[in-house]
Amino acid sequence: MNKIYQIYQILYKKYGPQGWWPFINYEGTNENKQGSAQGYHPLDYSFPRDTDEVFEVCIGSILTQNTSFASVVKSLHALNSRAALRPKALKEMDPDTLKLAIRPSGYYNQKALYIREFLSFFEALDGAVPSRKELLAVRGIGEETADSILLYGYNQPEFIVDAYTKRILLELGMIDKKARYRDIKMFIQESLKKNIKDEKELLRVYQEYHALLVNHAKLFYSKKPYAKGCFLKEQFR
DNA sequence: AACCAGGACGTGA
DNA sequence: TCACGTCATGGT
Repeated sequence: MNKIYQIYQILYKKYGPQGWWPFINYEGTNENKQGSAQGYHPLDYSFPRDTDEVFEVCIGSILTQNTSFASVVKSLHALNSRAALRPKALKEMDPDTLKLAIRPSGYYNQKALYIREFLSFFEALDGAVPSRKELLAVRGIGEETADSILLYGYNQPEFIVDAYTKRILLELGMIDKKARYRDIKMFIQESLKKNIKDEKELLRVYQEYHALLVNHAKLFYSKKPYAKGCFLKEQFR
């Protein structure tokens, strides 16, 4: 068993199933979940349950760029209260109203543009699963956002590498500080593939692992100096 | 009152 | 490719 998989086991045992992605209209979703051991919809992998929920993951993924998810939830509720958390309705919303609704998430001018660009792309898909390459061609969708959409919106086995992931692995001495997104992603994916042969299981691990890393990072890697009290670091260095 | 948050993009070396 | 500035609100 390699280190990457060991860390997963430890985090899962510690925090339990996280049940990402959070959906604002799902009763089990705890919006105030913050570094807790409580998941959003733990062990329920039936998500997203319809096209609107796929869309919600996409919009949420764009809005959460360099922004806390608590702020994103406000924006999603603002859209939802206007019945605009659906492609058709959102497309009919005028730009200024959209900006106002997503204002809590910051960068509202950019993100409003990104969302409008994504809308056209999403409608053209007509229910099909987008390729990673296609997603990356959409303005405002970079590697992390693309992987977020694919992993949680379309149940595709694409591991998400975010700032927390880099920070934790760097602190544990497992990656170089100059490591690129691709490098880290492949390192993690290849490590997990060596231990997990079942594709369905691999997908769930990708989904849970990223959620676990975020949860863990919120507890030990938010404020500098990082890793104070981190039990992973005590065990792996 | 700085500092950070579940990044992406444009620009000039 | 790479380093850096810009985008912005809200919580601690």
